[in-house]
Amino acid sequence: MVARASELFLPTLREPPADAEAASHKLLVRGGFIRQVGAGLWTFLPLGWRVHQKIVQIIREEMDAIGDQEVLCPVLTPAELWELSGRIDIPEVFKLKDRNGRAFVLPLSHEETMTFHAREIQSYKQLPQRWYHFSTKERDEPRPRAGLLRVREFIMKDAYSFDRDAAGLDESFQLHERAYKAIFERCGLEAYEVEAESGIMGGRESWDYLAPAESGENELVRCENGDYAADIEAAEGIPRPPESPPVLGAPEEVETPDVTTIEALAELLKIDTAATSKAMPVVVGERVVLALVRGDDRLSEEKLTTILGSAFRPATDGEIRSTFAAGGGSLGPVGVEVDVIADNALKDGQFVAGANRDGWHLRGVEAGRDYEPRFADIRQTNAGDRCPKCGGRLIAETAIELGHIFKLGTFYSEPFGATYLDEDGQEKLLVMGSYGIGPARTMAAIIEQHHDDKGIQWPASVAPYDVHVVVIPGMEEHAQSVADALSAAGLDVLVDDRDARAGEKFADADLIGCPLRVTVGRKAAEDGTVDLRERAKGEDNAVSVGELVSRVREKLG
RNA sequence: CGGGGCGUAGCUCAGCCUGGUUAGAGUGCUGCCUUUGGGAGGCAGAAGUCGCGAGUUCGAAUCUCGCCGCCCCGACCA
Repeated sequence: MVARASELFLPTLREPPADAEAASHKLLVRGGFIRQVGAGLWTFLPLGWRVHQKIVQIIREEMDAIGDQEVLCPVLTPAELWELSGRIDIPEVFKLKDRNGRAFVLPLSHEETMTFHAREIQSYKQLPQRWYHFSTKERDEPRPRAGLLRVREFIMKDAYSFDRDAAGLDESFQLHERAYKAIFERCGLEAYEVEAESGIMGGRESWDYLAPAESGENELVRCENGDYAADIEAAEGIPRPPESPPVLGAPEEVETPDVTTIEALAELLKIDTAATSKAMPVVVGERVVLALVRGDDRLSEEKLTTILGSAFRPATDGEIRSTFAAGGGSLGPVGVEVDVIADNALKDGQFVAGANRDGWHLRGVEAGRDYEPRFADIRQTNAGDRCPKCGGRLIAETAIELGHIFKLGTFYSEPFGATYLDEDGQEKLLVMGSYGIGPARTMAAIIEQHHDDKGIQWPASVAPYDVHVVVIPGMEEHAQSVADALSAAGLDVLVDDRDARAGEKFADADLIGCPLRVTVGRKAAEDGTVDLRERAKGEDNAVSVGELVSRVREKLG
């Protein structure tokens, strides 16, 4: 088909909106793809919706390819369903009432509704079932931000699997992993499957799909050799060995006046920060626990929460004084009454630790000899760490969460009574999984990974049009026949037939970012050639009009 | 929810501190002329309840109070 720029609603802007920071946010607005309606609320304009639909179609094809069945659930959902699952209490859930006072929920995903329908499954002979839909989700986000990256209303593809048992779930899970890999590859995205943080919920297995991007909200850690990737909260890097001072037979007190930071301590004693330890007193319920990590490490709150099995908070100054008889900068594990959880990095060797006496530290503190901790991985991985698989260098980069897949088990089927009759005549609970992808976030991530200072560089698979034809004034008829020829070959063509100067059209073409640009200028009349340019490469090549279609086909691959 | 910032023309902003004619610029938009391969130039023009509401004042975009909206950092993110 051929779209005419002169007729399209394609409001491009010379300048980005003042409040935009992320590249995808700026370029989507400048390029006339989207417009903001309110915080976290966006309208997709014609071009933006075309891209969104292309991504949706890719997802649909890959879901269909693994045998998932497309359905559509309503957005407005009776609150009773959410009372059954208990999710009604999640603060981000939008709630409303109808004129008769009946309570409804605007869902942030559709586990309840899908499980409601799964109650119609009666026999193992009907299993497995895997259903998906594209539907609008609502989330009362505390802070929407960065264009399409974090919004309050968005379309999500969410799929749900229903199996007889854990083995069946594993199979469904693997199918979706395969589909997700194919989806992101077709979208031209570099994305990594990583084990998601389990945090306070624990137990249930879940995986995130992270795309490295400048404006992400997650932090991805991956090995330079490509054999390891994880969310920084879950990553298990190997810390560098410390430069240890001489070993001592017993801890030795050393006066450290006014030293309350690791940097100051290392400076004063002329030692490596990695040869020190850092004590963080936290409170779990009523109990004070001392978390101990190496001086150059950061405590991972996620990991500590998992180890403790419940949420914690930092101890107050008062609690620290009454428990340790010293201030926060002078704490250590030796001689304390409370439980000590030490990071694995402190297992071997000797470290300088606080003496629990203001202005004093202890040299040569050794775990096992001088204190008895519980060891665990509670440090946050650093960019300088080594890969746990191959010892390679770890890279840390911000990333966008594109998708999330969960092994739900019977979390929903149990309260909903979603059961089936097995071969042995036993009534059993359906074992569920859920699998989400946000097409709009995917769209933003594609831009984050494919742009330059002039604009977007869409991969051909998701570009709003295959070819952008720039009409040099006076060449309208030549351009029309070029566009018709491309269209007849099944390509989607955007013709810039506006009454505007060439430079302006070029600038807009770069901004909008279709993969190929054809400039129809004077040469079309003189020697029958037009200029073909790949957006990502940026150089013109003269092509005869007769060869154009085949050359374009070739370039689009 | 805590901290910070912003709200004046479609967009980007100045003016506000120190109140005083018809509220400005750039860009965009409309018309005409010139120009026409990387956002060219000229002339003429349209366009703003100065976020909303109260108050102070002879007089408020400007000062005070309240509210609303938006952005950023943090908290939060089954």
